Amino acid sequence: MKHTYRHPRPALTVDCVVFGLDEGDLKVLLIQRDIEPFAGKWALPGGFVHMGETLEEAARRELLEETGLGQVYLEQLYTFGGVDRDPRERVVSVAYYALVKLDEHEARAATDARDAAWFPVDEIPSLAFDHEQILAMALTRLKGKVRYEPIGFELLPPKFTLSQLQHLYEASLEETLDKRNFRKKILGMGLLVELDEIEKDVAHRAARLYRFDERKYQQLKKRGFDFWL
Amino acid sequence: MKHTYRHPRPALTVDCVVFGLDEGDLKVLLIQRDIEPFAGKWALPGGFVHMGETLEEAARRELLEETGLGQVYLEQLYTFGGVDRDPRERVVSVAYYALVKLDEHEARAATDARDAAWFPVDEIPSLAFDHEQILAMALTRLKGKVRYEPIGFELLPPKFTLSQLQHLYEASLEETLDKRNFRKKILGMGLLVELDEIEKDVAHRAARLYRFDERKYQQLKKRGFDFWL
DNA sequence: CCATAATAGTGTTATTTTCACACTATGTCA
DNA sequence: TGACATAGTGTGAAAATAACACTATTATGG
Repeated sequence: MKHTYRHPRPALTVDCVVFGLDEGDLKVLLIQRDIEPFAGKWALPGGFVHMGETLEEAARRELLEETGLGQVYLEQLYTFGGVDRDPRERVVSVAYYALVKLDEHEARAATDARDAAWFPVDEIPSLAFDHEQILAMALTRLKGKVRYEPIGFELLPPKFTLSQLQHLYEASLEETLDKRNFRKKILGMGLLVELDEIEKDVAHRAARLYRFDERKYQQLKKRGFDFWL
Repeated sequence: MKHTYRHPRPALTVDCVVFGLDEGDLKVLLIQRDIEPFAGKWALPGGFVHMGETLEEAARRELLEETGLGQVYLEQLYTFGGVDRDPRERVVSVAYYALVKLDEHEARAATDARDAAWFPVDEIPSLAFDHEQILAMALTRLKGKVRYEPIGFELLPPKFTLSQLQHLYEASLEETLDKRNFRKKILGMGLLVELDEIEKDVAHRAARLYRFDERKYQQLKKRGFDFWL
């Protein structure tokens, strides 16, 4: 099937930077390319935008197709329009970043046909296209965003301990936090619900489990609530 | 000239939200469309991305062509990819927002062939396409950004009074600020240089003029300086 | 030339927020 | 039952923020 236009057009793609948390380590999901250009190189999951879908729909579809991930937190990052991003032809790419609960999805990504793997953010291999630049921007954005919006919860399982949450923040922000101050602040915001449940199968005192109160967060947000750290 | 591709492609455009400050009022530059669709309606300046230019280059070119504005602060805002944004065909638009020193440019925009005009942000007419949505997002972004990066100076002339600066912040943030606290804070950051010059032609006590110390800001930014309000 | 109008400029104090800091509690495992 | 691993808990000092009102300077008009 052919499609003809009066003026030349760039191709339009989406790319996704998928963050996951693995035992306190922040990781990124990459895919090994099986075709040229950059065959064999690692790259961000992504692909062409279809005519009938929005950009976000395209990102979700690619994520599902290439990694088996559905139902993730997804947000637009930036649009990369360098003239020579792709050696074949002009390609403009709308980048998204996703936050996923890694433990829920690890199995699926591994069994997919494509070669997908999680890399710690400080051990990223050389990437195809300008994907290193995209990844760098996603990290910067995550670090900035995590401070003033409670998106970090998207990386945790539904029930989590305060230590897990603290480790998540420490990993995202790349700084250590004081345990008592952290707990005071985070509980003081009133967005966590203390559950009648504790950790299991740990070789030490079990920690209390909490969940994020999405409903309360939405209420507070409407009233212009200021979330901070 | 015809251009044929194996798969259909959306058209790619850029749109610009241009902010200017007029006597303490925050205004936006709009263009009256002279062709269908939406002929006669007001719209954001913008147009198609050419093959040899980056997205930012396209935005600057359109800005120059349609409004005579060059040398402006320009930053990517968001990419709008709704399937039915444009009634003719699928068009994806990368939106930018610009900050300009209105007094330096007012004349030029007015003399341009196209019908361009500045509108106060609280008196925006109904706009073409999804431009109202784009404008709303730009305003939100400006409000957020102005708090933690000194971009506001882009809206002022090179020499300005502290009152002008305060009015700018009040207009962007849509809240009033305490004069003494504002001055303390802003001077305490050490990014302003006091000039040996005062206002002229005002019917009251003349205020001292200041300029923004761009060099110092760059230095501080490198060291991870935290600008706030 | 004096009164008025308009905006510039200036410090202190109370309140709130942030930061630094160390010990006890509870469970597992050898 | 002792060692170890992590959970959980409060106080005080320091810094940042917020609230608040008067005097100074210049142009204008009567």
